[in-house]
Amino acid sequence: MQHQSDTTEALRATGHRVTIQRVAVLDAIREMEGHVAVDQVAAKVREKHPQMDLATVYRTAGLLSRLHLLNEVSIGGVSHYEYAAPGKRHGHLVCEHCGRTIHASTTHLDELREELLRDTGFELHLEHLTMSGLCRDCRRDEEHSHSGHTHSQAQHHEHPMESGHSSNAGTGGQQ
Amino acid sequence: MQHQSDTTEALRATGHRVTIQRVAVLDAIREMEGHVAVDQVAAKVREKHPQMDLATVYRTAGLLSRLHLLNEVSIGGVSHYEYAAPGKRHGHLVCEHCGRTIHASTTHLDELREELLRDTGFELHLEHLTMSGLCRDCRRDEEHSHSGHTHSQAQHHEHPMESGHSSNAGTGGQQ
DNA sequence: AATCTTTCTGCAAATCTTCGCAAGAGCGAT
DNA sequence: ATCGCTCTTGCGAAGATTTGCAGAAAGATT
Repeated sequence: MQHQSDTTEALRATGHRVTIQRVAVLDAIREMEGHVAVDQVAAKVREKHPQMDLATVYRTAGLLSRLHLLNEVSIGGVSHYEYAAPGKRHGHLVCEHCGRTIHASTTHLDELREELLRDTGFELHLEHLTMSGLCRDCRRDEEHSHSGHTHSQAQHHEHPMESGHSSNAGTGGQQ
Repeated sequence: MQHQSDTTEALRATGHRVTIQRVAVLDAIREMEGHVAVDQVAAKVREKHPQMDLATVYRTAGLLSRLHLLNEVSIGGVSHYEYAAPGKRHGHLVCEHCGRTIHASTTHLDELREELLRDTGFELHLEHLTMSGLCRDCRRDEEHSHSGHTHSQAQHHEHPMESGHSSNAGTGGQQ
């Protein structure tokens, strides 16, 4: 494995310094599967570097994301990161109902990207793209509960968002 | 104008109560142009209802957005809302560089939406879709400045994000 | 109009994320 | 190995947004 050297290289090439924090954050995220929330990353990193500050993890993950070493995914308004395995680009579809995240091949997206570029001059950044909607399962559920009748109550249409296999642990807060 | 009755109706139809706060928030946003940040909405609303709480504006805008009376746009991580004029659907393209927001016709997006639905079962919610990237102007700039190297530091990419005509005022906080 | 039930709002506290600043750490030159 | 110039980090504090709770208000009923 040459991860380390990749990281080092990518940092140097962009004029950034190679620090233990940066290497550690990337390592931690690579070791964890899927999309992980920032505080999970911090916890993991602190196993080896107990004094690492949360703000540093935020800054570092943001930087690594800009360097395309990580992908950023916003799930329910909370930032998550995943290792940006080279050659495995994909868009993220987050279900508003259950919070599960689905990967979309970029085939669809590349097309969109080109159309936008041609028609509006806007260069879409696919790496940061997270789209929300309803996954297949939740769509079915919605249809059922929608079968007629004056909705009695308000907000209710939200299960406590989980069910996924995505990553989320017991951090507690979501909208 | 029948806005009021529309609002009232939409709320009632979904089992929500019609409150001055809700009507006021929608009115305020309709009176302001483009996408406005939550605290701007609050300020506007308070002209007539001084005791209105910021949390209420957040909750209300969120609700109205779920009812499709408003569109939510996240600009630089900060929530903005715009009046969802019926029949004028569009996607949002936010420039990472200058913060300007461009409207994308849904033609491109509808296509994507159908493909995703067909291939993955995921129903994309276009109303909430905000995509980031580089606008035409900033793309040009980037190309120029790329002649050099040694990016100074992490965060502060370049301009402090503004230049738009979008809405942003002097609220003070951006990411 | 008075009453009752349930939803909303205002307030304060909690979360998530960013920012300013002084101390600490890279890395190139000595 | 040391020095110096910047970039980074840690820490505290500020921003942005959400949440829990108790009192206030909406809508149904009488």
